[in-house]
Amino acid sequence: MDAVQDEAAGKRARGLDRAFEILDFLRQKRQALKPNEIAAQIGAPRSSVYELVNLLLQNGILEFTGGEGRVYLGRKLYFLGAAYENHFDFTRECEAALEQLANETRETAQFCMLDGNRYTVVRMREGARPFRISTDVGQSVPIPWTASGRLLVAHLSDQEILNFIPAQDFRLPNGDWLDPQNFIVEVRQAEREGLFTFNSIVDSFTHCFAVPVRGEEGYAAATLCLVTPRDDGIANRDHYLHCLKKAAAGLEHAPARSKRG
Amino acid sequence: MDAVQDEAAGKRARGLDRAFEILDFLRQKRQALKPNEIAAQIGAPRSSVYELVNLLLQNGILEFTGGEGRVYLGRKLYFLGAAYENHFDFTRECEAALEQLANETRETAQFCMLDGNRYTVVRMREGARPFRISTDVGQSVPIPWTASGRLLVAHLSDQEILNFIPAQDFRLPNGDWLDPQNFIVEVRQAEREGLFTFNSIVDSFTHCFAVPVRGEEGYAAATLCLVTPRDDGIANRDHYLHCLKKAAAGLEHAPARSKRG
DNA sequence: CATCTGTGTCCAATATACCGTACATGTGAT
DNA sequence: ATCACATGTACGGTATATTGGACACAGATG
Repeated sequence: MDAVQDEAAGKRARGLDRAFEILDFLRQKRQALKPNEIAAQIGAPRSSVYELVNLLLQNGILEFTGGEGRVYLGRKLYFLGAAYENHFDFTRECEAALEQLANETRETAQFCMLDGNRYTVVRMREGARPFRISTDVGQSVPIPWTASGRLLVAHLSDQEILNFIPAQDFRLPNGDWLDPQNFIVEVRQAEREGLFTFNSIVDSFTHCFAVPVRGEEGYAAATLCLVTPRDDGIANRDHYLHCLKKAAAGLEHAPARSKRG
Repeated sequence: MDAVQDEAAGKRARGLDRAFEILDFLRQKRQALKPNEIAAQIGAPRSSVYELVNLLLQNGILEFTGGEGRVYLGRKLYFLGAAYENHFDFTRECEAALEQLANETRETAQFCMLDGNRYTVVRMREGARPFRISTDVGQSVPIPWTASGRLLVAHLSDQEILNFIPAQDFRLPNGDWLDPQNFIVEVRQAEREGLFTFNSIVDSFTHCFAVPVRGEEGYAAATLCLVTPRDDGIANRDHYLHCLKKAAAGLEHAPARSKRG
């Protein structure tokens, strides 16, 4: 990632990067793990991981939980995250927008952002459908897999996009290869139209709608999305896009704005 | 602060500790600062702070905001905090408990925890009072200043308590000195009775009620509190304590329990 | 003009953080 | 008993992270 600059083999890693690699890994796994397991799965020296884990435990960044010496993200991270959320106070308005979308469309509505060089669902309202069609909140997903991804990188140049997205993220879950040049074309199209919709490429039965929520810098700081069954999505396309744009307009001042002026 | 183990002068600080010192400092300040200012105010070498800030920026732990090169807590921290909150899923039940307390008492209700070796208000419902009597959410406060503090350290031995709480935290905001031995007596009393109430020692017009929320380890993982005008508090003492205990009982299984079992 | 403060960058010295390796333990399989 | 493996601890060598100080610049102040 960011963290993994793996220039070449045989380099010593910086403690700080290793530490956040551990934290990110635990977040991805969403469960407590033993230091040993962490070391094995992220491919880091065991002694280093033990040392870092102990340091992080002392600072409250990690906590023992789940027994057997397993550790998970700690309370301090919750406090820091709450401070961020309080400063860039998008949560309240975001929930309102999702609520509104849910009422108007009865479909699954999501608020999405970049997490480093991947995509993540920050908040979600499940639709009224009897079956559940959605990614989990907080999971990082390759940018090219998502409709929102086309919008979230649109402020970068072609070359920057290719540098930014890890090469292996162009491989789809079914093993197919997505041509990066094709992706770029879609990015530019999404940029021009201010929206992107497609039949999901990670499953075979949903249609996805995404519109940008522009921050103060003028480009997409986040997206609002709908994930719908294919027939419903295509049948209600105009209505859904109208709802999304209206909801996004209501948010357009919120992200990256301080609560206390 | 917590992180500062300052054994003696003249020691090199570990990057990780320094980094989290920076993060904690920004959280306390609740505003974006320039690296230079951070270095000056936490008493760290400028060159170190610049290097660390740049590293943290690259990882998304810090973000530029506020212009002029100022930095504040970053989006990644929000994601990590959200993962913590999702794992130890106390938020929903916590809000319900505060809601209930607010309805029953019309007073300011708080959910509080330890943040390292200090006390912090995690969530709060303002009371119906025309005036506002409360600490800000997310600020760290010396443990001895608060009613909850008596409960949150009760699982420690006398000596552990004295080691745990920074000596200067026994000095009250008005300059008075709180005798640690006296504090210990109150801790043991609170432990026996399963509650603590007093006229606030940080102002002259409120009365505070605190009851423990016990985690799976059996000791106070958090507290529920009411902050009331003195007359009202004393007049409604029994009623308020009853409400608090009921609300705490409703939470007692929640903290430190995994959502996905 | 000179001077001072606030800001950011660059650099070399050395204290030490990272890591490989060995050791100690427990558990389960053969 | 012997092996294999998972887990945690201990320790020394060396690559390097941390740090003080030099440098550059801009704005304010006198």
